[in-house]
Amino acid sequence: MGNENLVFEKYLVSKGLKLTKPRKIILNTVFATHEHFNVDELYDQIRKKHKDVSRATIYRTIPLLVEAGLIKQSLRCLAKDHYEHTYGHNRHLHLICEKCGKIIEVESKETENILNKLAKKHNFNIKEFNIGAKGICNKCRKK
Amino acid sequence: MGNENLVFEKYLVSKGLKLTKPRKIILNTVFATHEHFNVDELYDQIRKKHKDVSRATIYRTIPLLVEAGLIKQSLRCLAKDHYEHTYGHNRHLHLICEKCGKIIEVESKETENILNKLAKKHNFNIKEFNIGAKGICNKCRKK
DNA sequence: TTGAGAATGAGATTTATTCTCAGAATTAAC
DNA sequence: GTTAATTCTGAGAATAAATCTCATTCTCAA
Ligand SMILES: [Mn+2]
Ligand SMILES: [Mn+2]
Ligand SMILES: [Zn+2]
Ligand SMILES: [Zn+2]
Repeated sequence: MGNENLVFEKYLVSKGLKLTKPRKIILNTVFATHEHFNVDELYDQIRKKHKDVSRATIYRTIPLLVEAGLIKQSLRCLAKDHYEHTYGHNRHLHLICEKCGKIIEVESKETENILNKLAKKHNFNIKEFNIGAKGICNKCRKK
Repeated sequence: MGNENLVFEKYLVSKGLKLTKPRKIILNTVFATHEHFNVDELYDQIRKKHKDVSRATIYRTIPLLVEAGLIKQSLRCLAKDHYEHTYGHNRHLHLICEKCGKIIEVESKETENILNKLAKKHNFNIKEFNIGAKGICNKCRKK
């Protein structure tokens, strides 16, 4: 159990925004699992318990969670933006199977170090990495 | 002047598809510059000379160019998919400024080697790299 | 308790991308 | 060159993720 609630509240206060019931529900549902998610999945999950949270509010809350450093935009699949935790999760890269959609997550300080070095050379200040590759997974190659 | 025409024709023939006038126009316009592009920009560019090529055909041709190994989906900006050449261009990663949208392209065999190593460990067969970072560029930091 | 501002749900709107379909173009065989 | 089988095309309709509008409700500091 992290204190994403505290982080979020701090962020909201710092921006003069209010900690409302829908925002709490959204935050808690987002952090109830550790999977990548999209708005539709999140909406369905929330709706199981709370019939009164709208899609609009979810769409409005996600940028706040991003700004607060709790989640980030991750992959885009089937024409939908997907998100994942940054708070409480180590950075990692994604190997995505083009056949079955499987996602392998791998940590690699090494790639980050190299990117940092390259960025330095170009006077570029990295805020967020986005590293990955598409290809074919083990199982799909065997078939 | 590369022979992207030859590559494309070969691909089309191999798939039992036809080398039509609109497809030639689209291919040539795509390879008339070396910049990233989106469908709207490409459409406008084509329309300057050819009033009879439709958006639908552009949308239908792009996947063929991708499959033929001539271009790849690159970044997504302002809710639009962007593309870039793979044929005739070295692989590179992108440093994207969050403030001004500037894109710095950097080659790095090193990151690719590491990714290949990691992929091998996971029995994953990489078809395409996707490496980059978001942050703040030189100019925007100074302001 | 109250008031000013922020936030909400519902549904309309936007807009990139995909789909439909009737007519046109391509290609290989004759 | 004709033909025929098939693929392609443009135009516009359709789809759907994401954003916006607005009247009403909520939040919270005072
Ligand atoms: Mn992940
Ligand atoms: Mn590029
Ligand atoms: Zn797979
Ligand atoms: Zn910049």
